[in-house]
Amino acid sequence: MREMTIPESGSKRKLLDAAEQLFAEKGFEAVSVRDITQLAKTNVASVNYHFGSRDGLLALVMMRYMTPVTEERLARIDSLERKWSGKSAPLEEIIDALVRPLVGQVRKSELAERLFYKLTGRICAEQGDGLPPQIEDQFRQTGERFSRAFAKALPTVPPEELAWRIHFVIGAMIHMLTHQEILHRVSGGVSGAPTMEATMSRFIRFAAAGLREGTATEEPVKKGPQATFDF
Amino acid sequence: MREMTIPESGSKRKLLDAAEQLFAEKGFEAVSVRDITQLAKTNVASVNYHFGSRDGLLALVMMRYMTPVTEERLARIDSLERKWSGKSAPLEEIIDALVRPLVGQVRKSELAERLFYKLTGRICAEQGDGLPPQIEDQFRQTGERFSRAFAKALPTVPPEELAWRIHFVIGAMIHMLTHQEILHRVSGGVSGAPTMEATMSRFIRFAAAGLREGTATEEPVKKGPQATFDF
DNA sequence: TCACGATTGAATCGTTCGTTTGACATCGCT
DNA sequence: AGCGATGTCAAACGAACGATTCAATCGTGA
Repeated sequence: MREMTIPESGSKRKLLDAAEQLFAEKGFEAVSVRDITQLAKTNVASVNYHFGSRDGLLALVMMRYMTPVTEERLARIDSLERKWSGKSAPLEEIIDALVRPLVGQVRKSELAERLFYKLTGRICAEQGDGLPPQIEDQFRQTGERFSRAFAKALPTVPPEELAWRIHFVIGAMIHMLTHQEILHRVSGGVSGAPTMEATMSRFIRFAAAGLREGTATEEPVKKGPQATFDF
Repeated sequence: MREMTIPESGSKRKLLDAAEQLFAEKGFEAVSVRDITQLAKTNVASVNYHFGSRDGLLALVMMRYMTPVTEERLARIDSLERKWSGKSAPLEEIIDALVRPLVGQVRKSELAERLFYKLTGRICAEQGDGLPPQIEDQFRQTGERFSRAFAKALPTVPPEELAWRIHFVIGAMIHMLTHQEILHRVSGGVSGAPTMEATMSRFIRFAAAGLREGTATEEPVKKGPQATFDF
């Protein structure tokens, strides 16, 4: 007796692995099903057999990466709100809860580290065009939770202003993930290659400073409309 | 006697205009030469006749947008260095010199405002893949000048740290340009649609705060290696 | 062993892509 | 008028794309 009632062939996993590697390297549009099946050493028809279509495979690759990220993000923000019940959590911890799950999933993946970051960055950057509705739902959910947390941590920033600052933070985050190779040549530090932990720490300090710009002596403002970002 | 010795047909301009509009709307990869020639109301062969290839047209579209941006950026940083000879220019003015030319060229273009921003954002985001060497040269030149200016304005930030912060700023800038439609729904302000001037002002304050994070009481550091960004 | 669903394989479908061809039109010039 | 340069046009090229077909093969429970 197998543990799965649905027959699982090796091809399905091979295709997913090959696809995510190629998507990370060249982008979603630049990879054909023939590229994928060639790397996976399967037949061209296998993609359509296992996933229905190329888009079906693409959606599954995205889901396999973003779902645990979203879950960890929501779990961390839950944990923060429990820990700081009533009061607002420190800004740095909120940003940490937003970014760390993105880079924390790398160890659970067989993909090379830099490719993992590229892939997650590409997913976040896609946005609105051809994202699967499940991914969009995750982004919307994440966006609402973190927007509220940011608003609570920065009560003196007007909602409209805060929305733009969060927008800038997201842009910086995506760029950090997708284009790190630009800086990892230069940023060698004292001992070899810099860790992602160090980069993330830099990012959190940068984002926190930008988010709380000029909030030293102002008064709280009342609530306003809310935006959805591509987290 | 004509003013141009080289014959200029209307098709060439029509193709450039149609191409930049479609590239801005759908991205560089998603537009075919048939889409372009259909919008320009010319023959399919006209692209290859006037520009040699699709890539030739793409390169010219990019050049027509980025060259004046680069020139204005360098002129502004020149002007800043003359104005603050010896001393370092204020951080906000350096960022302004970096961003304002990007949005300042919009009035010289016949393209709709939001499409203009999208196009410039797309060019900046492309980076490394298929950018024409002239554009890469412009980015390298701009990067070197502004990196030096930032280093002068922030002498207490280690070069490696500064490189990462500039990296974050560039990411936020690209995201602001390419995905503003996300926020222009929410960010209505008191009187209708927000101006790009207001958005730019928000960005400059955000970027300045992030760049100078924690630089209140530190001492200057010596120079280090330098990075090239996709400005 | 047989039967049957799950999976694979080679071949091919129709479409779209960037590019090329060659005929034709238009212009300025001697 | 004649000529060459310049531009336009319909048609077609070969290549690559996602998807589909259908026969062959595999695995497993009856």
